[in-house]
Amino acid sequence: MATIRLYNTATRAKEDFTPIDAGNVRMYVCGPTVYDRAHLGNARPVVVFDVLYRLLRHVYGAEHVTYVRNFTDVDDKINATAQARKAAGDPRDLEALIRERTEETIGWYHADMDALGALRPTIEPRATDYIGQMITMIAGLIGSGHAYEKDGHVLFRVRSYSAYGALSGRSVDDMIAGARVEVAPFKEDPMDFVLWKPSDADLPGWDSPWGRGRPGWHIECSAMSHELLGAAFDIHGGGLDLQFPHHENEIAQSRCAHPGADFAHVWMHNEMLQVEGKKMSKSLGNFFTVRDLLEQGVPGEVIRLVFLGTHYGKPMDWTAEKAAQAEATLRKWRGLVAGIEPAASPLPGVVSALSDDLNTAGALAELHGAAGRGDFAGLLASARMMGLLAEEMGGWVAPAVDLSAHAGRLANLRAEALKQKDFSAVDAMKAALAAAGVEVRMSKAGVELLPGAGFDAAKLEALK
RNA sequence: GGCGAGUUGGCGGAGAGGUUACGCAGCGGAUUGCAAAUCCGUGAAGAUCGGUUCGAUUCCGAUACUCGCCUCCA
Repeated sequence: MATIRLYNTATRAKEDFTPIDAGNVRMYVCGPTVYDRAHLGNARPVVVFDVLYRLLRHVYGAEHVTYVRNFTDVDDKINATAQARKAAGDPRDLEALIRERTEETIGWYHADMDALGALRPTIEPRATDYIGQMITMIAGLIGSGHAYEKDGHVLFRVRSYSAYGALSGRSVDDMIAGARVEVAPFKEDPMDFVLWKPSDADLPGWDSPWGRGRPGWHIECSAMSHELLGAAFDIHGGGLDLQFPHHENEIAQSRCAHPGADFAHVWMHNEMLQVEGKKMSKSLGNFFTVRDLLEQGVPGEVIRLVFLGTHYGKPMDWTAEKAAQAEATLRKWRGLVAGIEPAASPLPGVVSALSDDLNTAGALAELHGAAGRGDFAGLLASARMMGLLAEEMGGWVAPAVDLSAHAGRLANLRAEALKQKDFSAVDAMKAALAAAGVEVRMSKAGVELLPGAGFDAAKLEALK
């Protein structure tokens, strides 16, 4: 069995991975807040942890891995959208409007992430289905002195957990010095964070011992991971921006609520995504969603390959140049494996590269090697392990168009041209085809037309 | 201000204390009416300054620069 090594943020070291129970390897990844379409940055952890999920399934068996990724469906941005729809005259009540918004967003998310070739997690819990568990956990924290109620709020007493800050390498005193924490009259200490907050009539709320209210952001992951994976589990992942405060707060809550267990063993964080060298932001005009890219004709498989080209622990720059290269690579590989049956198992070099802290770039080099030496069955099996070259993802390669009429006409023109030694008509048609995004291949064997990246059927019509 | 990450050939991007990463682009050749595609071959690197070492791009330190988090944004 391959030894998987993973970089653990908590220990700042690459460690051999040893599951608590090899019969049920458990991983929790922080999922999206479902208030709008997922942007490209949201897709990175999805792809990163999808690769890890596939690797774990390969090593421990598909039936022996449990992957939980939540949907955060209680959030002020969701509330704002629902309130806006209500203000616009929608007669339904707020709960129905919120439900509608989260349902449609989850549907989008699934569609977009499916397009990237990401497997669905084993369980995708919604925060609103675990309010009861959150209340239980909060009540327990109050009971043990780690939390307190004030003015309808319940706050976590950060000073009560001495190891607070260990994950992100900062001390509570340093953070106070930064003075970027919210000071509020209901807080004993400015570092304390909200477990429960009151809801007025315009906001969704649930009854609790502290009045009608809603949970703070961090408690949901603690409650759901405990309910679904237990007090201790193997891997907890998410974007690096979640390391602090979200994951720090999760650790504090969970360890204080379940003192006997040590919560997540391995913490993994993917670095952030950039676009053409800059952080993606609406003000820079380089903000876009996965759906935007798909609609522009960038296939999900291409996005995935671009992501896999950079180690997850490094910042990744999304560029049009990379997308073009990835597309060319996939076209080549898909051509090579057409009609080939995948090997029974992926190449050992690919598995060992992935086992080395998800060295996806190294694994891709192995794929290039297999392609170069003609091991197409190995290439296909290995690529599929990485979520590439799947049959259902290949529709983009060859748009469903019949170019045989054009091919025949070009062949005739060419045959005539060879006799007459005048190729002007052939070259003109070739240029027109190229302008329509069709790749022209002529050889002694005949004429072959392949619709390529910028294929445009409308321009082809002009040829007739 | 606090914490952290990074700096590799034209571009992207890995591993390894001493032996070719790999891909794309380039260059040379084969092939082609010309191309494309394909095949063969090939040049090119390790931010700066020190240190450890027989030997460092790879370990240690400093400097410069870039970037991220500290704002319920993955």
